[in-house]
Amino acid sequence: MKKIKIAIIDDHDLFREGIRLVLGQIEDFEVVFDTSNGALFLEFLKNSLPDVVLMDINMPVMDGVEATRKALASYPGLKVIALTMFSDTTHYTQMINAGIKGFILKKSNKFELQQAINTVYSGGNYFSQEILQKMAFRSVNVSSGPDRMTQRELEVLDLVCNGFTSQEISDKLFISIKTVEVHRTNIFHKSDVRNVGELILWAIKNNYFSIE
Amino acid sequence: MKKIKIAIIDDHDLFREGIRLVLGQIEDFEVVFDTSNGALFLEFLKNSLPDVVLMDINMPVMDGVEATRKALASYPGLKVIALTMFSDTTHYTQMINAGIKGFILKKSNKFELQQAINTVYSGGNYFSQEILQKMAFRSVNVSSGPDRMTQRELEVLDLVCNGFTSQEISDKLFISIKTVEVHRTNIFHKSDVRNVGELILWAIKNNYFSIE
DNA sequence: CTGCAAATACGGGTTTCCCCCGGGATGAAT
DNA sequence: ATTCATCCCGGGGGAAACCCGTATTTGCAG
Repeated sequence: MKKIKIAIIDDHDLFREGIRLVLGQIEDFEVVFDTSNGALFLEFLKNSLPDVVLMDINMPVMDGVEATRKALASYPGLKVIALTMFSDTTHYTQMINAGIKGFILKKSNKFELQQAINTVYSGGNYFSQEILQKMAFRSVNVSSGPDRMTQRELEVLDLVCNGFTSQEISDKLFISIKTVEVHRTNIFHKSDVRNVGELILWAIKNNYFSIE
Repeated sequence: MKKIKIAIIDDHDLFREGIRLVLGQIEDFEVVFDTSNGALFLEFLKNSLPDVVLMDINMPVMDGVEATRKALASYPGLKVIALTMFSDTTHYTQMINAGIKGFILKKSNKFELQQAINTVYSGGNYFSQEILQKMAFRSVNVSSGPDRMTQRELEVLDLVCNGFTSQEISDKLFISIKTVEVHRTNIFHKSDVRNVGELILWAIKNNYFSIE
């Protein structure tokens, strides 16, 4: 019987190694390679083509969504499962558009992981219950799709999340403080929060921002 | 040769299982049990006594520091290594007082983990380089020890981190908004930050607060 | 070309934050 | 009994945040 070839992309060494061993325990699975970021992943693909890829979304150098998009451009048959810390409710359309076939949380257990891999390998989609609920709740609550952040807004969002004031941001970006405030306001409306505290929580949960 | 008996306490199933397998690979190590929170850990101790405990600090039900304190009260020979996501610079005195012998980050690799376990098992202490640097930097920078948060301040801190305004906090705690502002100011001074954004980052990095 | 989205900028207004100052009440410790 | 920490409450003020507009430039897609 042919084993399912799996690749793991995650920047946490211990976690990656752990997952590798967890999957190695399972008969039908074989981890062909693992690496710590999206750019290295694309290099590995040239030599070895896995059936299923477990992809962390939030990573340095190149994030999971971009890596998935680029990988699928060259290897359309690749099946990618996002493996994240939080249930990201705003990026899921981007992810699905990028070609992600499954989405599970890091706090799930190995049985769910196993099921996700098998399902996706067989041509299906797998989304964990918690994420499905949030997606459903979202589509009921918000009739329109999630507002996409502008490039500039993403810059400002990152600086706000890092604790910079509007004045400091205006100095860094060489724009008027008024402009910064406009971006702030737009960001707040798009993310449906009221203050910086809620914004940071939202940004972390939705992979717009991460500590360190 | 007698193996080193290890216990793993962490609320993330996949990570815990991964670590278990990583350690299982190493000849001298034997994982005797793993569990998802401090309270269950104390129950397990009654039946099986490990040599070294890998303890996540931030956990539901009972956090790692409290679990360590209680465990050492009954079993003074126990050696506990803290295994956290961030390099917590404010709790390290508490941790050392609680009896923690080592402190490493989740993003470290298995070799460092192995070394930490061996060192601590042999009666030594192990602190990862990154944490040592922060501790040194801190002791140079701040002559006085880290200011301890009051119980009330911890409550306010949690609410601030959850994105509540001072008015909302005053409503929740049935105190004047002026009192809330006093607490805020004291919290800001104790944590040496300037605004809510920096405060949340600080709180997360120092395990005063965590998402979800 | 034209329409639209994005980025830039400004003004004026309200609210919240953040800091300074002060005082009073409690309870524990010495 | 005095000291100390903690919690509570208040005034006042400046800075920043936040909300409401309008308006110009740029660039891209239809």
